[in-house]
Amino acid sequence: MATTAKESTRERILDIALELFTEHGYDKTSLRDIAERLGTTKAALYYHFKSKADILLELHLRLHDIGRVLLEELDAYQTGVERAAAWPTIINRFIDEVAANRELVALHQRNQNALEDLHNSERHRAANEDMEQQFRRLLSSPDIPVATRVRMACSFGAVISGMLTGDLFVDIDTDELTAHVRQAVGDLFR
Amino acid sequence: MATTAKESTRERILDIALELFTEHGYDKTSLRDIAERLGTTKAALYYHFKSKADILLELHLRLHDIGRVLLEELDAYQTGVERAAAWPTIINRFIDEVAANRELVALHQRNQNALEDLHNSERHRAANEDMEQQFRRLLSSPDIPVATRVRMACSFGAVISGMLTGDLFVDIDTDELTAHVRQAVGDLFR
DNA sequence: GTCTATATAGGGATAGAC
DNA sequence: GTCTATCCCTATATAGAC
Repeated sequence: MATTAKESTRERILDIALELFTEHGYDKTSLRDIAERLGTTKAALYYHFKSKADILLELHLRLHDIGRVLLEELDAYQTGVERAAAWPTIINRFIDEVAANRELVALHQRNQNALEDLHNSERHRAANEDMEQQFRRLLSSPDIPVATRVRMACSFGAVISGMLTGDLFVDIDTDELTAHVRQAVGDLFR
Repeated sequence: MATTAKESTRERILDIALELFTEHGYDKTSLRDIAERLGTTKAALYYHFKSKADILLELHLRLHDIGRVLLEELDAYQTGVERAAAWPTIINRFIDEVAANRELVALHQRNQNALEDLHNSERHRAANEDMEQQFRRLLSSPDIPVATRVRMACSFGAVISGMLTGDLFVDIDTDELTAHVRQAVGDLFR
């Protein structure tokens, strides 16, 4: 977040990629596109990243960092029941993160299949396997009522849909939108 | 839906494409992949469709048909307030449609950027412009409280997320899942 | 309606100079 | 750290025979 005045080239590449990948999609964004916007050439990118997928991976890991923090917090609780009880709190934190990282979330929403290929990357597997499996286990916990688990799944989409459709609510700012989403999602758990 | 015993080649191509586009993504699915699965060659596809994008367009229009029906129903009401009041009912119908067309919905969820390119297609513009604008207008109606509009947006994502994460709830079938989602989403409007 | 063969283009990636 | 030049591959799409 701390955008230093003197930003490293690597950082600038990531910023540009985030923008282009989000707007035009990962597959339709060529390295040439990124290089052009950066004011350099394709080959230069290869000094900083070993492949196109590597750029995407780096961006993906940013979201990983966010998710990991939340899941760790959830992991502090032992039983599924306790975790389900903590969920509303976690979701609230999640809402804040989405608000603070809208473009990053949008990138993930619109490039799901491109992101899936990263699963075969070694570097990603390590970071991911825990997290994803942990998440799956949570949603399949037999000691949480199905109704509750379904609501957990729903809340996820509700947050993203509510926060990212924000362009339509021209009349309100992010803070207000966040508050509304928080309230709406809160009602899913009562 | 009516899968006739003697299915036209065109229909089979669409079915295969739906499957491959959904699983591997539109961009990473080549016409060769489709042709192979069909037991024929690339060139043969061009007899039935004028381009790859045209195949995607055809699939997209199937979802259009569903959306149009729902929006028309909503359009029967005059004011934003009345429409907001009718929303829960519409959403319930939407849930049924998602349940009945899971793969089609998944296709759209995972290929958002590919689908965006269709907006430049003539054939699509006509069918789409009405619908999309109508939808945008609904979510920006000044006579509907913002809180309600945000909830409408949230409900959308909640349905999709709830219904499509269904693979995780191995212990319940579609009907039960549908019922739970219906209840959860219903709570967004009280 | 389906084939073979081919045109054409664009993308990712590498080599090697500077 | 960045450039030029180039390799190589795969993809869409078309032409024209059967």
